[in-house]
Amino acid sequence: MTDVPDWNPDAVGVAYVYAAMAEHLAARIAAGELVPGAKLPGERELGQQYGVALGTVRRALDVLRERGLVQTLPAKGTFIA
Amino acid sequence: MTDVPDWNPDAVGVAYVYAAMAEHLAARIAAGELVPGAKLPGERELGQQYGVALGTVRRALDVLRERGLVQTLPAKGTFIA
DNA sequence: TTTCATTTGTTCGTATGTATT
DNA sequence: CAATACATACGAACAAATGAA
Repeated sequence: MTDVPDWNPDAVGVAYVYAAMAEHLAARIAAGELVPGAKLPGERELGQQYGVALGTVRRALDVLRERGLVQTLPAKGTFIA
Repeated sequence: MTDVPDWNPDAVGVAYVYAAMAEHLAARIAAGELVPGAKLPGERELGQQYGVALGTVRRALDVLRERGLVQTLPAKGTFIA
């Protein structure tokens, strides 16, 4: 099991930034880098780290939430499921 | 005074979606379904309800704004005038 | 109780790219 | 070529909830 490659929104074949971001986070979860119960950085902080806007972060998290990979609690944060 | 017919962007004689949407909203206001002071759903939510894109919603609202039927406040919403 | 910082939630404003007519 | 329409994306501001001081 290797580490998840660094984030690169310009990778070939990437259709949308939010989808690529969701995949990247999903890979980090699958790789065990992000463990159940762990709290992700805030949405705006995540946006800084990934170099994307708030709306894009939220879309990516929407995807992960639908997959049951994360859970978001208002005013608390988003946690690995 | 009957209710405003359901929204149908495919109606005969409709030139443009944004114009038809503006007419539909104007009819709802005229019918009293939307009363002065009432807040419309957000632009994106309106887009969902009408099955149109954000740009189309904004064009429709532009028409109503020019007619003085609605007023839009940044980061607040659009309200019936 | 009040205040404050943190975080998610919501909304308008704007820009870009693609497809269609 | 121009206008319409769609989807994505970034930015900015405001609002509400939570918890700690």
